[in-house]
Amino acid sequence: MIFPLSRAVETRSGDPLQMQKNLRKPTLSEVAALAGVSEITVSRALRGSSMVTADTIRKVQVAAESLGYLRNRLAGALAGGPSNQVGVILPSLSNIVFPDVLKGLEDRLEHAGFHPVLGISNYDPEKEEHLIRNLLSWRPAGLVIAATSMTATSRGLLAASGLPVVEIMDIDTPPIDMAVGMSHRAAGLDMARHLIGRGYRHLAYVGHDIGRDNRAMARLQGFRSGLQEAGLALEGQVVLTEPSSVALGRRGLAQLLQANPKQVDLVYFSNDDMAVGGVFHCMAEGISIPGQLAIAGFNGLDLGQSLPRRLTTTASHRSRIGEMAARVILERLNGQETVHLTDVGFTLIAGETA
Amino acid sequence: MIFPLSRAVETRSGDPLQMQKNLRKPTLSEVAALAGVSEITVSRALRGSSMVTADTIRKVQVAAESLGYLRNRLAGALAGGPSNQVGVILPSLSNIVFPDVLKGLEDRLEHAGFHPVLGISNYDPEKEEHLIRNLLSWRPAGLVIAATSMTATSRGLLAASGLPVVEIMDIDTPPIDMAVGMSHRAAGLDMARHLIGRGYRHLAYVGHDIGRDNRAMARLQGFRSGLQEAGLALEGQVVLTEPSSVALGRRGLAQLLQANPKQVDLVYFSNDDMAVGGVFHCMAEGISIPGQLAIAGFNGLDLGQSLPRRLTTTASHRSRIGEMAARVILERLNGQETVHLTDVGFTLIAGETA
DNA sequence: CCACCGATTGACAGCGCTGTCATTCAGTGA
DNA sequence: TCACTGAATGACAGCGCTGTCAATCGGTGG
Repeated sequence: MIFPLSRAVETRSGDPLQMQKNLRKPTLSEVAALAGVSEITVSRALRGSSMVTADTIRKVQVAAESLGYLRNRLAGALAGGPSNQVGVILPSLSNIVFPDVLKGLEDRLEHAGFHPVLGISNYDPEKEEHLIRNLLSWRPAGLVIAATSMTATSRGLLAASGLPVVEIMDIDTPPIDMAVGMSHRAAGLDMARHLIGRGYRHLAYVGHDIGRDNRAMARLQGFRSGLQEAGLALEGQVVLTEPSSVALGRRGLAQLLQANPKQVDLVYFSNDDMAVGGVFHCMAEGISIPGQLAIAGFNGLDLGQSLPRRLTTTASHRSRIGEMAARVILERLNGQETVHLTDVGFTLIAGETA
Repeated sequence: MIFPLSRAVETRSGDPLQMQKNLRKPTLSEVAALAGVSEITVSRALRGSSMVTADTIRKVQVAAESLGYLRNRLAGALAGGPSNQVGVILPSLSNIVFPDVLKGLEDRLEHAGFHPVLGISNYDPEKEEHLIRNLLSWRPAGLVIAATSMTATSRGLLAASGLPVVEIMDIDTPPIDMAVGMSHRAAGLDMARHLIGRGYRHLAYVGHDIGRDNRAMARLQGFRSGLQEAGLALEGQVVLTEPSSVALGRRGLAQLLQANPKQVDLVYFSNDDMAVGGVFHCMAEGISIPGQLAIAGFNGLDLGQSLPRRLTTTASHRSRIGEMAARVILERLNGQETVHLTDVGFTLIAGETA
């Protein structure tokens, strides 16, 4: 364990000078007075309304500039103007998956002048409900949620909000409003079929906290169905109740091989981080991949594709999910017809580890 | 390249029913009428004011519940109540570093009932300025920014805002208001000294887009100073103008070794992702680590510590930075005395790759 | 019995902006 | 010449809430 040191280098007291500045922010009416027009004209000019003369716009801009005027969106949104905030609830930020989604989402939102307001649920339905309530109380323009298993109240809140609501990541359950994602069940099934087609017959699974991550659970179910189709069953399984990580995957494989020596010829991991951990374990123990043991993951991370042998995995289109989520929200806000269910699909990567 | 497929499974038009619901959200006064008290009493009861009878609170809660009342923070904040939003500007989400920071930040903010409002600058000062203006216009309670090189206007906006502003990640330049981070220069210097102490004399560097990531730049400068102290200089250098990734590190090392065959005995990478790429390159090419070539990185990611041989690197305390940033903001908001500069330090990890 | 007190509750104004109507005014065709 | 038109601007009210001060009221000590 590594402990950080925190050191206070310099201190000061609660600066009254800055507080003062805070008190007197110029308002629309001050800009209006300076520009010699009415408040509403300033409002329109600054928002780029088409019914203000170029001349007036210039005057207003000069006045606003010279006063250091900064629009107050709080007042604007309250007065009936549009909000440009979008609530975003994610279960975690501990691996790159949700940041990827968030990146795609932020990118598209930003282009349209919107901002994500973030909440992390930690896979906790109670906290999720709490976050929904909180974010909704800011009257956002929409909500994006990578839900864990939502409470009835959560669903009710979202349905009653009347806002565009996008449930992201998986499309295996019918959405309240809209959904963007992929079928994790299908991804697991697809991988099972692929591996069986490659000749593997003694398959095992190493997973992370599956009780909370129901998408990993869905993949496992799909994988099992695939085995069943071929008259097979999992010959070993290690599920550790911790968040996924490379270290956990390494530990998990060690544990699996200790319990099931020899007979296993392939291990399906709950995701790429875990799988890379498995690869590292093999490297450290001199187990040849895929000769002695084959390995497959899920996500298609850069990491796995940069291994000495490219990881066999399923690419999920994460930033695409974020982008599409932003897109359907923006479409809805524009009054356009929107898609209820968007399947961004997945792509099997036949790498060199299985 | 892998292309996603997007498929519209179901469509519908811009639901007028939901719009309706949206129109009639119950307000304070409706709750007040139902509970038989005044608006302000409802307001106080719902906010947990101490000067409302337990009895009244119960009445109000029942009324609010039965109407499905949802507080409007927009109105509250406009009327002078506190905002619980904190603007957060980060340069990127493409590796785990900033998500780690964000995680620590969100966690602490959430405990205090605050939400981060996010903006990604993409290391672009113009966009950063734009984001500052936008986020400020929502009158947040504070702002956290992992700045790239800020424009004068950006600095002016922040200074004039009168808000608690925390510049995070590095403390190498004096902050506008508060800073939380570490000295990247010192980290580079520290690593150079460590490696020289271990006997390495022919050192090279492989880095990513250093023109934009000025923290990586600071580490390199520190590293160079360390070499200079010992009468040494970099014997090779590859800097690729792309965002860092495992794949890029792998490519970068290949390029370096092609240009400088043999003589180099250690490569310092701009971060762990890059360094792991370097390790993978060596594995693939049969170069022994650290015998033929030693490798060092920066960040102390789980990934590097799970390699067959633990990566030699410097652990940055990322989630700690987020936590401390939240902390100083909350302290300031509580009117407490705050620390101007918080150094969370770093920890050299003497791994097995150098 | 009365001025006084602390604990509750309420009336009121206004936060800063925008939607919804007027209003103004130069130009237009009959 | 005159009603009429469209473009530009403005007056007004109010979004939903909270800070500030005032009012109420049962209890208290002198």
